[in-house]
Amino acid sequence: MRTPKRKNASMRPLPSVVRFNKILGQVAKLKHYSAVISFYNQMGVSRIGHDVCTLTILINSYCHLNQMGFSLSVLGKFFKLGLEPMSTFTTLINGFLLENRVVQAAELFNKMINAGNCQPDAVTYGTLVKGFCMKEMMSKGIAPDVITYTSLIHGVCKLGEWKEAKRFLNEMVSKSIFPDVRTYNVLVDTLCKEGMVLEADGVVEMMIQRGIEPDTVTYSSLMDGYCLRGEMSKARKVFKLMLSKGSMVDVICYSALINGYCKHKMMDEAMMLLREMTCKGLIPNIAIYNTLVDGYCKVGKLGDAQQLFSEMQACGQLPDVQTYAIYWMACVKTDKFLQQSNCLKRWKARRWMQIL
DNA sequence: TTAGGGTTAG
Repeated sequence: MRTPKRKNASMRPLPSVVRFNKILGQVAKLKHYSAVISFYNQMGVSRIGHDVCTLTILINSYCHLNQMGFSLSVLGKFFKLGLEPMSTFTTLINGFLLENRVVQAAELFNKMINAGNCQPDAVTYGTLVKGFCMKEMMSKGIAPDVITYTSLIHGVCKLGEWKEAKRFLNEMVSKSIFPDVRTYNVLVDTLCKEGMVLEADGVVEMMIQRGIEPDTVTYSSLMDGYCLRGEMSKARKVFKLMLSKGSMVDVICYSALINGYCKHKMMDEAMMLLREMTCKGLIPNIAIYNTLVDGYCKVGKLGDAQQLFSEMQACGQLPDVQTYAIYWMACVKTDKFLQQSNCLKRWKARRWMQIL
């Protein structure tokens, strides 16, 4: 008797474009933009087909990778296929703004208005709200939402206009637009950077009372705030709290703590955290290594700095200009300068060999 | 019934 053949993956029914877009959209939301592009290329457009959504997700991914050239070439496909770009213009405006190309963003915005068939909406204005004002948006009868207000609050906080931030906060609530965790994160982070960690803690409590759970960003900002004041035990307490709440821990969380310990010359604790994050599968970046090398140099432990220097290379993390600068400065400050400079030359030579 | 805008380090 013949056994029924198993269907080959290529013979199975292909997903619909909508289903494919949903998957692609989720990958983009996780900020895996390169994966979106390779996924798109691999799936073979001719087999599934693509629509306005697919191409917009693709353009958005190129925008976030600072590859506006590719974004614009995908836009060409719209015209070739006779598709209406619609919201895609907003994506492109955002792409230009991400590259600080404000003139091109404004030009595209004007083209959008003149084109007639793709008028700007709340998302377009939300994208431009950092550079422009809400006045025009209101005059056109387009209501701002929580994202628009969060952008505005972030903008005024950066300018140190605390009163203005409060005014926007009250204004949004009066319009029944309620702040969410990201809005509060802007406030928490600003307070922490201003050294007002207790006030930031108060905002977190108020968050919690209103049924909003703090997230990784909230805890990272708080930890950074305590680290800045040298209150490492409190920073550590926040870290324990976020772990107990099951909040996702990322490279930035560890970076905040490691930075804190290094700045306060607690190198053993900093190194333990480096080991811990590696065990969790989090890959320390060059900035974390530089912080640690700097920490060791500042406490005069050049040998440990040297060891870390080798270790980072063994892990595939190549030292950058800053790493060399940190080590160089430390060598200059010690009487071991001449002896160490030979080592430095050797490292530099090896680095060039790796590049070449 | 799928796409575009807001927050954290160095």
